[in-house]
Amino acid sequence: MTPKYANVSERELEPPSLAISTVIFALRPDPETGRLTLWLPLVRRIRQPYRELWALPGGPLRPSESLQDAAARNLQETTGLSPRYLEQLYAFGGPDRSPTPRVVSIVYWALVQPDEAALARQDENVAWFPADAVGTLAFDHNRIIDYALWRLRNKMEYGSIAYAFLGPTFTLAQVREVYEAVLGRELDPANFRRQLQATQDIERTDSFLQGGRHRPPRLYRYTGPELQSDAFPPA
Amino acid sequence: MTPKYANVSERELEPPSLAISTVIFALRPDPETGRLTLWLPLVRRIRQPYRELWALPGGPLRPSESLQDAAARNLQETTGLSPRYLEQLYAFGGPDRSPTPRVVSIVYWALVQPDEAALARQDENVAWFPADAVGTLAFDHNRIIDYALWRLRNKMEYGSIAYAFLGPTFTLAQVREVYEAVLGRELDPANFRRQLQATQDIERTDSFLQGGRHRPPRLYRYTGPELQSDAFPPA
DNA sequence: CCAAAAGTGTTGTGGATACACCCATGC
DNA sequence: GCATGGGTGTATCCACAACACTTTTGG
Repeated sequence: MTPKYANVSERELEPPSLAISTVIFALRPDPETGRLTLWLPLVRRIRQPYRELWALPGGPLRPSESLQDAAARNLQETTGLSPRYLEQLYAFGGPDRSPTPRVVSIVYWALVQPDEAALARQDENVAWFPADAVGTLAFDHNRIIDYALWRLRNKMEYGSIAYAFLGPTFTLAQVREVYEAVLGRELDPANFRRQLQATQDIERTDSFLQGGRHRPPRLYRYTGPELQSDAFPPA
Repeated sequence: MTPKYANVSERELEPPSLAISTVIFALRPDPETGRLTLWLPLVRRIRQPYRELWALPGGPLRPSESLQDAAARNLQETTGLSPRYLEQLYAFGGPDRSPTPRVVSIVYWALVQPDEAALARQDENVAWFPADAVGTLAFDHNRIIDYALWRLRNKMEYGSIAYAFLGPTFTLAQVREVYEAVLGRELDPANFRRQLQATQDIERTDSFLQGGRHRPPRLYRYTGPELQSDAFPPA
């Protein structure tokens, strides 16, 4: 299907092709330290260029599918999951991103909560990596992930995306763990609690989390604006 | 050159085409009130769809030209100006943005200082409009401009983009006027001055602006990081 | 009773706002 | 002198960090 080019001048006659890629973040405990860390799934390339290297999940845009829908489909196809949060990251289009035909990639980033089924999807060609140890990837994908991490941390300090990593109810300490894992530094529990309570984004429930070997913490529920972030920012 | 389609199903077989558009902002005094306001240049469409309507300047991406270069070229071709600031805004690609063949637009936004030559370029097919009164534009361009305005105001409250609207030297009051025009509200001169001086972005010169009918204000010079904002954010 | 985490109180500090006041120029 | 904007001083408020302290559970 894809034409092959004998040389550069032929290549330059073709219009650039368009692809959608997605950086998918999830939180999982580190198997060694047990601490919560950021992970992301990558797929192994099965054709040239960069064959055998790991890369971001992605593919072409289908007719009559929006950019966002294409990103959600990437996510579904590689992890089986639905995004809890999905937002456009950047369009990468330098003429030298890829050898042979030029590709412009519109990249999205997503937050998910993986379940066992999703993690089990690991196989020869799909695997989860700690976000700070992905090795050398195909194309400019290392750079893209760095940028996505930067955006994630940035949004974290403002918005309410943290809840996209959590279930329907959670303790304040769990929210704090999410922040600590993403930002990579510890936060004062007392002050953090007050900051959260100052926002109108959460609501206390009457339940408590049992089973710890200490005082059971109260559970909260997210009640702020929709996280799904469809369409685009002006919110 | 562009193929014509007899019906929708034919259209859907074609891959989406790619275009670059640019929202160009400049500050000019309002001809009525004399107050500084935001303006932007638009071009009249000379072919279908939306023929005769005003639209953002744009066009296809050329081979071996980066996305950013294409945006700078748009700007140059429609205004004759070079950007003082240029940044990617968003990629718009809904399947219904345009009747007939689908177009994915990667949109940039720019800040410039227009000179007489640039403003003179007004003709049948290029004209400057106040940013809050552009009328009904082609495609989804009204929405795009709203988003660009939102981003501009956002960046304004942080970064040092304000200087992109100003010449090599300026008074603190001029900087304040820029902020007031963009944000649409008045700022306390005393506090604003201190905020600016607290940053390391400006440096006092030994010159004063003469000719006012009051005490001559001191001139300052921008010395902060490069504004041009090449490549992309991680800064 | 003790350990450990949940949760509350208190204090100090830096930045931002509001606003009173003085300075230097043109007329 | 007086009007006008340039420029300085200062009191107040508020968000936030630091950290001591109390509470409630499991063992």
